[in-house]
Amino acid sequence: MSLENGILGYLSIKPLSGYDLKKLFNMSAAYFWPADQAQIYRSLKKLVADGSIELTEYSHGETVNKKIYAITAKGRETLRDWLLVPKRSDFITHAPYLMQLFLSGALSRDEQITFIDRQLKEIGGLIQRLRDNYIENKSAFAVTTGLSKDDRRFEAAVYAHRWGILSYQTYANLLESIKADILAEKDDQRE
Amino acid sequence: MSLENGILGYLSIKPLSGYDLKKLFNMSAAYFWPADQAQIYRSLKKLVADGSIELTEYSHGETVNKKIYAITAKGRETLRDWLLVPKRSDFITHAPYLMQLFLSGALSRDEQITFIDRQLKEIGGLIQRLRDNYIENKSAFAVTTGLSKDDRRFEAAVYAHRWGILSYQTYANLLESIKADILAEKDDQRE
DNA sequence: GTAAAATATAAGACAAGTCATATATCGAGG
DNA sequence: CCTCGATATATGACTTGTCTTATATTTTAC
Repeated sequence: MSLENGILGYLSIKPLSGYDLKKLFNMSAAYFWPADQAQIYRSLKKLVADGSIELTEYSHGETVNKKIYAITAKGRETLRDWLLVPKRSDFITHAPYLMQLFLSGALSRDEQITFIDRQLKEIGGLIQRLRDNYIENKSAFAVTTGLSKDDRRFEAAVYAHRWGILSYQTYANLLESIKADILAEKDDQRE
Repeated sequence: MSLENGILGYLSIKPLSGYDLKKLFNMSAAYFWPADQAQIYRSLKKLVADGSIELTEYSHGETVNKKIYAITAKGRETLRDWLLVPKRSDFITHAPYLMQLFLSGALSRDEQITFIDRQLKEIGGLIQRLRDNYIENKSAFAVTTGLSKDDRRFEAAVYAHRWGILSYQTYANLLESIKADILAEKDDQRE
């Protein structure tokens, strides 16, 4: 359901091809919504079928067929409804890393510390990645979408990016405090 | 893949039935891993097939068949590997609420404020729920699992719960600051 | 000039998760 | 006594998402 809504969102900026959409998802939404290429094309098909988008076919130099899709009035309506009617399920995600934290007590104390260190390392890499891409992706995003930096649609994208860094950072801090707790307990037992 | 790992995690505490597992998921993991009843039973079947768990069938009063499953050595190994070898994909979740924030710039300024207020309201409800269940679920969890409060497995469950409240709270704070930004911009334009 | 990388779309097979429905027992309340 | 809610398991149909492979062109680098 939601990949389709995401596609409608991008197409509300300007008409795009499946390939363009894949690039945009990768550069701006990959950390909270990985988009599979095969599914993008299948979603486009479905959206055309229900009248939310329509095709404007370009035959680029008579050989490469690049299919550009544009959002319809109906599609805009669907998108608007999705944005303005939040559902509880929109906030409940499948988070393996949390299930792992939840179950980490099944490990020995030392292994649990190893587990936390490994999660911290992984998160560090993710934060670094988001930071590195901060400037770079933003301009690529601006170029591909044609949005100016002070466009509210651009700013909204920046907010989401900011949350990515903040939430990973906050989680890393929590892990550090849990680690300290566990180490403190260990010391207690030794005394 | 991950529901199976979650099931292995619960079964590493003690042998349980599909019904028990459903209750445990609901009371302790629902906000980060909603478990569908049908899928629990299908996962159990699969786990038995690959030798990660085994059945100990009880015929309660000759009529109600309650199937209790226990984790095997192989299952414990699988669980341990999953916990100790974190993958990048474990940290990348499908988050509709973030996609919505990302795309919210497509709305008019007033509608975007409405959108933020509605997300805030929804999150307020979720935080309240987590807080309410804090004591209540913990004891239900302790009773069902038979874990004592100072068991590390119990403590790990509490950490995950704590993160739920903290992350929702942090996100709500971010939304408030975004809202303030948007309102400030609006004022700028009026001057 | 040619090999590799990027552009561009698509189908097949499968895994994972959701929703609805079916079945059957048991205990509690009216 | 009988309905309702809880206990308990299971199947079917479906949606969503992933992974692999195929095809064909164009641009870039050596």
